[in-house]
Amino acid sequence: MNYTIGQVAKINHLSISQLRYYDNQGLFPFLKRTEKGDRVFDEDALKFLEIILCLKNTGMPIKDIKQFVDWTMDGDDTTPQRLEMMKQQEINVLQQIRDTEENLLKIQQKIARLEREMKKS
Amino acid sequence: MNYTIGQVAKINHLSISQLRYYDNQGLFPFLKRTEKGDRVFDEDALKFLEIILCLKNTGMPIKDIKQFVDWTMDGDDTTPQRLEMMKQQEINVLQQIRDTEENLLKIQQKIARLEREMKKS
DNA sequence: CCTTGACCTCAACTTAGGTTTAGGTTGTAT
DNA sequence: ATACAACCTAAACCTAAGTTGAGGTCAAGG
Repeated sequence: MNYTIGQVAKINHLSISQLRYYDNQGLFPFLKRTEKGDRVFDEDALKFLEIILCLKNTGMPIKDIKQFVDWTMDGDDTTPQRLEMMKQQEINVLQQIRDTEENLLKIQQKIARLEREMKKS
Repeated sequence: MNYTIGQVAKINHLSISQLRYYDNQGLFPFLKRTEKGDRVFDEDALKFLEIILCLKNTGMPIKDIKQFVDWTMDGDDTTPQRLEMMKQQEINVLQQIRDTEENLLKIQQKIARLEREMKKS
């Protein structure tokens, strides 16, 4: 199954310009075009997009994602680099989760304090 | 105990210019100054800073943090608004954690795939 | 035929969140 | 006395990540 940029945007809750921007940044080197010039996303492209969004949504800058994409295009020689990168990202994400949980606790304590404050009046 | 901007920066792993920037954005309306003009953070200021950083680090934009700060300065009348805001932020943060955990899983699957790839060679 | 909708490019613009620079004051150590 | 460190302001500058606008192509429907 093939998808237009508009369909991909809807599926992934992105804007069309965001997708074009990513393409211009070199994140979709695999993308095909119709004769007319329209971008065509196939199933593989959607799968690849998923991992790219995953990296982006865990805070990886586009530059670094591009490095990952470039390595992927370079083939199996770069598997060690990509593995290393993903392991580092795993560590980052685990830390993110711990930090966020700590902040959640503080917010919940603030809520408790504000609720006591409300009852006093 | 009182602290200079440099000490506060070190304690919270921020840059001095970041703290001055936040002050200029109106996040520290309570801040005192020496006669010379230097900012002075007391224990209360540090506590307040902690909740501000907590909101910032869970993705709240500075504009919204400023709203929270303004309400705090307006006194007890605004407790309901602040409570509402913190409850919404709690919801956001819970969702963030869930999303991040989902992304973590995808990254771990990618790691597993890359490791299988490595062994093949 | 002609208009509407979905796509295209390229360049300019925007926004958030800072950082940097230039020029200045003050307090302490040599 | 002078030099150094730590603070100050205001304004200019910077970067990342997009968005917007002008101008254009194509296919389908009325």
